[in-house]
Amino acid sequence: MTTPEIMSNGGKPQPFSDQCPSREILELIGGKWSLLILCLLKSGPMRTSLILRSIQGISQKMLTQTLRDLKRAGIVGRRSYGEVPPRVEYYLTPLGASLSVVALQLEQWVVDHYEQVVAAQDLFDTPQTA
Amino acid sequence: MTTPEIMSNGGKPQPFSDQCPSREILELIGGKWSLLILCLLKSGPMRTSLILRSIQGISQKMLTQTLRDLKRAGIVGRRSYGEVPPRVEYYLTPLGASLSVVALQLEQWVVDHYEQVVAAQDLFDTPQTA
DNA sequence: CTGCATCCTTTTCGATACTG
DNA sequence: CAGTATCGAAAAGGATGCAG
Repeated sequence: MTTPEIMSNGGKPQPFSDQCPSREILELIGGKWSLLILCLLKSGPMRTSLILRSIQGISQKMLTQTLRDLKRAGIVGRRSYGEVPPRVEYYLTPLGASLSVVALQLEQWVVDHYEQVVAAQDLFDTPQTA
Repeated sequence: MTTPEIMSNGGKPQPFSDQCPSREILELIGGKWSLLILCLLKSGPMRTSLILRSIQGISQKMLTQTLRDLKRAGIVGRRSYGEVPPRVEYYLTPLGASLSVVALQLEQWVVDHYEQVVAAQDLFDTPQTA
């Protein structure tokens, strides 16, 4: 079985295996929308339509798809009231809540350093005549 | 200017702006290979060819491209010895080092929880006859 | 409202060949 | 060895229409 080899390089880096499940999970989390949704749900359960309106630029297809993947991974839960019109809420599972803590740290890093990053990018893009 | 709105939702979630630079940075970091590279470089500077061999499944194109983006963002640095054949090393900048701390936490989460995630996925995929 | 299926466009990525 | 450019395959993503 493939244990997460991500951590196991102490100077002599073993190759990061291709079929390592960590990679897959990392991609799910690192996906374009996952972190954003996680952050939204941190405040509590939310209806689909509200999430859709809260994340500018996401399409319904991507939202449904991402939510489905997150649900499959046990990170979010889905509650459907048997109403008409339908009413569905998504919420963080305990597992998702533990992840959201880490996600928050990553986002905090971005908040703390994005000016520095943007500055670096601008400098990089400058065709320094000197 | 667009401040990182990622954090600024206290119950009443403002829409996550589309042009928010945080989003772009998050995507860079969340990219398929960035975290892996970051983790590799945590142990010290490394030559291009070694990185290439250490990350199974990455192509030279993607490696070059990712390294370029990371360098542009000021996260990694590049040192070129003026030798023939060429010899280039990449390393974490102080900015990159600070990020790698957070990245490590994310990876630690995956290591700690991936069994749980995989179990959830398996359960989800099971066409539960009951 | 929520979610799925279809079509079609855009983007991503790998393979290859080539320069310094 | 390190990096670039090009091309074609593959995947991602948006728009739309439809069902529950």
